[in-house]
Amino acid sequence: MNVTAEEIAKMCGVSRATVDRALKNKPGISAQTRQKVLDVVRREGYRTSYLGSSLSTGKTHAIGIIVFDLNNQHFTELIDEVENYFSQIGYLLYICLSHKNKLIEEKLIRNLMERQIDGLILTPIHDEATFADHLRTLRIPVVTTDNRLAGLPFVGADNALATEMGMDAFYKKGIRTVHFVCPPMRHSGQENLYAQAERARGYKNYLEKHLDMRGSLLTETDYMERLDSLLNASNEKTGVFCSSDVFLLRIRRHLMEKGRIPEKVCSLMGFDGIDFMHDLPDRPSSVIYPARDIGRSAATLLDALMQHKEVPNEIILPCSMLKGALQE
Amino acid sequence: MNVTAEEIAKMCGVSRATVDRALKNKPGISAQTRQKVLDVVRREGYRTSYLGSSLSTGKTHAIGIIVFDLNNQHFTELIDEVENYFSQIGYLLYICLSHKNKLIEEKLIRNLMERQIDGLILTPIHDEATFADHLRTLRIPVVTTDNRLAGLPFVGADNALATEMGMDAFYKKGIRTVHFVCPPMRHSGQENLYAQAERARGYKNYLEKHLDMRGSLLTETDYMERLDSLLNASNEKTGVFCSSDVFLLRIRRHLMEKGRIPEKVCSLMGFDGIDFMHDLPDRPSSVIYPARDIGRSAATLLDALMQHKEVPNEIILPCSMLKGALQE
DNA sequence: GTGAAAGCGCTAACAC
DNA sequence: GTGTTAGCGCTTTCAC
Repeated sequence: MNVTAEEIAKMCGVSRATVDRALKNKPGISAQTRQKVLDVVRREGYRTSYLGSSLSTGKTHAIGIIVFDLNNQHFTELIDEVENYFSQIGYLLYICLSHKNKLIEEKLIRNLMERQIDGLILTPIHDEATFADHLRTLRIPVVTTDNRLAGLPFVGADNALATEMGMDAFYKKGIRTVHFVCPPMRHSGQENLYAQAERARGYKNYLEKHLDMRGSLLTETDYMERLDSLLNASNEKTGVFCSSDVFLLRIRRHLMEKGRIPEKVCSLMGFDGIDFMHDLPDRPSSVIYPARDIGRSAATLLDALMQHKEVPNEIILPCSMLKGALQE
Repeated sequence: MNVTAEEIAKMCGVSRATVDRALKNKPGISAQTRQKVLDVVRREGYRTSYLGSSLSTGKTHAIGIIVFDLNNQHFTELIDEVENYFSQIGYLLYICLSHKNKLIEEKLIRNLMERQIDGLILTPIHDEATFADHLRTLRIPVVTTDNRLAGLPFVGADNALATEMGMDAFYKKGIRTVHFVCPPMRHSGQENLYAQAERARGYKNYLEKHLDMRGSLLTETDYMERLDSLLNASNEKTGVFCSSDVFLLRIRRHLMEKGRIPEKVCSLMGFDGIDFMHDLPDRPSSVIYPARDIGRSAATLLDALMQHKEVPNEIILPCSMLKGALQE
């Protein structure tokens, strides 16, 4: 920056400590001296440097947040809320993207720690217990979002329940065949798929509870081909439930070309709640994933942890529904 | 963090400086000592702290980026590219949102400067020359994007030309009435509207060059009512060109309810290039604003400036077209 | 009321 | 080859 507190002291003919008393409104200084110091501070445009104070106090008033990327509305809304919360209390955010790469995730955490961040919000891609242990050794609070990690503070949504809720909408409409498209599941064992796995679990749960329901869980990369053959093999009205609106849009494009909506596929449902769905003439439904609520809760939780408050270790938020043609 | 270089030195029975030589691969140290130090460094999990080194060198390897918000795909793509560029060279980003508020913009800049960032990328909302002067006094490179600010390094798109290109698409289709919807222009004089103003200028230019073309520039908040009355007053096929895809979607919803597409309004065009335009049956066209190119160029330019390289002060990038039904 | 001094973890110049 | 030292700008303790 520009001028230092040392220089201000010289200009005022007082000591460094006195300048500090004036700046921090500390006792032990006469009203007159304080005024003089503050005048010079204003005139010189002095601003206290974080580097010095951080080095001295160990606090940086900066927090880190690591998400997969920014191509997903989920993460931008989450970040938006976190930014909003922390900017109010003078914190700045280091926003980092792991691109679902474990090595990058590790590197970013190291880099953030070198900068002495006060807290970390993380959507983990690692899922090993050793990684959770590693995070615990960091000596700063870490809040995980979306993907749970063994025992760490966590904020997420009730994905399984939400999926059952979605399935119920198909059921109520009399649809008895629903396929669930969840390509990320193919990375099972390689990365943290907690949220996705919960969705798949909700789907299976529902099928188990409703024996007159059937369908397949599609986890392959070429889910489109698989879906095609499933649709060709039957003449029943079929629902397609997607673990993300992204897949929904892709599938919809593909099926539209073949004229299969609404002919055979009677309804599509996504998972995210992109409101643009309602601009489409067939108005697909979508589970609304509460990204903003998660962001706000994660920020609040992290803040509480940084203040060593006693707080719940996990917050599970409900999903809602963007109701489409299916629900009418 | 944990262990300091001082402690490593003690453990190895060498001096602080020797540890430094080992860590930085500097000459003046025997291979043996280096190895011993590095072993201890690894064993203790030592990591150099940025606070100390930043305080000493004045460099933080952190850059700031201030945009309006994250609700706009334009900004998330821009940030994505900047993040990608800087993370490769070990820099971290402070990402800040001004919410189009001049006071917040000022506050964020102050906060960032207190943290000694090495450079700043800014989509300014201020437009006063005094503000530009202020930025120049910061002693770190500042690159502005989208909205130009008197003489500062700038990366943006050729909005005027792109608008003329869009108008041309209507013209070629034989449409002679095109309204341009640009509500942000109502804030003229209060905030930096460079990009929007350029679009409006392109529109007016086109009308001046093509005397058989006509239409109105809609800048009011209640542009919907105004548009309604314009459409009601004529029976001509009319085009509606929107300065953002957001307005396009709103207008489209409104007109759909009245059954006016494609009856009277024969074509809508937006400005952003949100790719799900093509999921809509009427496939609106959209000017593609090159957010990623802008981000990449801004990062490159800032990096060059931080290295005191000689570089062009302004980079103007071309827009392209998401071609819709209009162009067929 | 005010000032002096040590320390936070690092870099860089210089001495041995 | 290796060690010493003086900062960087701040906070905090203690003495006057």
